[in-house]
Amino acid sequence: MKAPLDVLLDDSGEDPSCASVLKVLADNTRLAVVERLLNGPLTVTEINETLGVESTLLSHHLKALREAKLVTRTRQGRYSVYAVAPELVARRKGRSIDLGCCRISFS
Amino acid sequence: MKAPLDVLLDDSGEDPSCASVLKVLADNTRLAVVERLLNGPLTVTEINETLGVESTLLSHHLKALREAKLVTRTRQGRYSVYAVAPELVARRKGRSIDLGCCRISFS
DNA sequence: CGTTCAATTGAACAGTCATTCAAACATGCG
DNA sequence: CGCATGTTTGAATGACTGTTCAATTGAACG
Repeated sequence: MKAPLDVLLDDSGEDPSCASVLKVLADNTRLAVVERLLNGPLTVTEINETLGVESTLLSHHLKALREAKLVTRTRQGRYSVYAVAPELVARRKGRSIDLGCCRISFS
Repeated sequence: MKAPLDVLLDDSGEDPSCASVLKVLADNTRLAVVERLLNGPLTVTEINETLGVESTLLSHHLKALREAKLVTRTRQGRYSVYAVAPELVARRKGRSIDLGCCRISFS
């Protein structure tokens, strides 16, 4: 059976459910990462300066966010730079992301 | 240890995290329930007319939504009437709920 | 009262998740 | 090259979740 958090990784072309995307966001660490990235791209180390979790754990969470297409990764030298996926950034309002099924705005 | 979905049930007076509320919402059935309730209060049977899940399963999901204070229940005769928690209904915009930590708008 | 309808509860199970550990990879520099 | 830094991966584990089943509650009605 398919794990919910893997939904966006499959190649079946299915439309991922709103709930499956929310599931990825519904985690304290991952939510904190996304909120920080709303202020601009950051390296893993920079993200962790304000989070302070085991770097290997953060990497797992970043992978989940990547697979859900919520963030993008670009490599720069030995650093990985993460950013909120550009197609999700809602226009006009600064701190909100558009998931298609729904939009989430942060205060 | 405390289960995340029970966070809002505790009596410790802790501020429930945004992620813990999102976790309750991050389920296809529960999300569908909330979306239907955004059009107005419904009985359990009415909710299930458009969902078609085992009534006992729906009851479990409704309990989770209640414990997260996302919906309210009022008993009318032998029916239970559910509604989106009034304090969550964002003013102005019709189909959106304000979780405090963030606001979710449906299309 | 006994029955029916509407909804809830608790226990149990299988599947999924977050976290940890050990190991590996990639890049830059001496 | 060899080493340090930054990041990722895979396996393992314990906890949590969604679902099902059997049993129960509460209210209306004959």
